[in-house]
Amino acid sequence: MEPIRREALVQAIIDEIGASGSLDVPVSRIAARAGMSSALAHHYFGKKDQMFLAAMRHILREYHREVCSALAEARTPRARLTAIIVANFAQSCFTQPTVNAWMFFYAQAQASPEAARLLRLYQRRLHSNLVHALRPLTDDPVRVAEATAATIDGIYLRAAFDVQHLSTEGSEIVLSVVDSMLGDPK
Amino acid sequence: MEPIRREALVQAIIDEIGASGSLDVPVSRIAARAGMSSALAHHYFGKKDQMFLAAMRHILREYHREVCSALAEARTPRARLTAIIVANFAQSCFTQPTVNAWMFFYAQAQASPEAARLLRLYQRRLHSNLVHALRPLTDDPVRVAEATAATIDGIYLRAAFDVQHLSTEGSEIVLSVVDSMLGDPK
DNA sequence: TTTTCTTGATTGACTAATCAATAAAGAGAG
DNA sequence: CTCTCTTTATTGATTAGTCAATCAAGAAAA
Repeated sequence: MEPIRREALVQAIIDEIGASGSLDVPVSRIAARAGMSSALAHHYFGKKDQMFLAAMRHILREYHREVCSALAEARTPRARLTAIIVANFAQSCFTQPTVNAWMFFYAQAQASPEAARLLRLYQRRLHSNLVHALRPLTDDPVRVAEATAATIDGIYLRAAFDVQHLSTEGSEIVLSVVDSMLGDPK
Repeated sequence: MEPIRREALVQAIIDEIGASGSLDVPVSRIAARAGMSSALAHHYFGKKDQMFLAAMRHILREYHREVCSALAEARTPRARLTAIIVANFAQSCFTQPTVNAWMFFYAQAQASPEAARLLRLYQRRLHSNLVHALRPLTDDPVRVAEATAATIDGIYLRAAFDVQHLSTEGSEIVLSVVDSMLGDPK
């Protein structure tokens, strides 16, 4: 029973953040969306912030799966690079509730050490994936990786607000930036 | 008296966000930091969210001044470009409390139309400044401007968490990315 | 019968916002 | 200059509402 309840609650909190656009959602409303009482939610998660952290872990796990499966099929360094970037803009990472949760995650990571730890985990993974893919492609992979990671996050951030305003798909913009950095003018 | 109190409160809310790392700061604590009662804070600002919006307007105004004064001295398109980017990483835009406030601003902008309006204002200004500077430098200024803006926000975002981890100054990274896009390999 | 689930009800704490009341500061009128 | 009168500034106390977290007790399952 426990795993079912936990998963339902995790999904409910993500949906609720998406629906209300805020983190200040009463536990009772989250629990109601998941079809249970607030007491039961507390029973399984203890403090409320654990619920949000569980939701972020879920989002990060999904993201990680997306990257891994994309990388598994990539044979060349260039293909790996493309795979990482495209995965960052995959459908599953780009739903309204997920993007909302990310914004609150950034805010939360400033006060909650646990959230900060999770965020650094994401950042380190992205960085190391990029460096690995870039090593055969440039003589300063760290620098290019940093710039690429920043561009990914920045595009994600902007897409979070005016999704249609970007003239191009997010991944295409990032890819063309990276191409420029690799001296391969578009 | 009113303008003095307002300014003190705006500064206090920014400092308090920086100190506590959270937006859930009681009005009473903000007021105390500004040396007055919570009732007085409400007297001048009405609802609490107006206080935060005033603080963001203050931060945005400061940022705008920074950009304008940098642009005023720039004579060439290239100098304008550099000025915009460097201004985004100016000391005054980069204090711990200011960066914290930005993170909450992003989160807030998802639920508060007023905050969203402010955020779009910032984004539009940055975009138009960049396009103007880039027009003589490339044949697709809009695309390059979008990528540049995203990279600025992305670097800012990352610097918000591990300030020392970046191998280089934020503005230098952005500049080298832009140089690449303009076909001027570093 | 013991363990796992489940909840209604309660507690306890916190806080935004308001209000009534006090102090201070000007602003003319004599 | 001094005495009202009005406006502005200021706060302590109160209100009213919210909500996280707990608990005791009941239902289900093993």
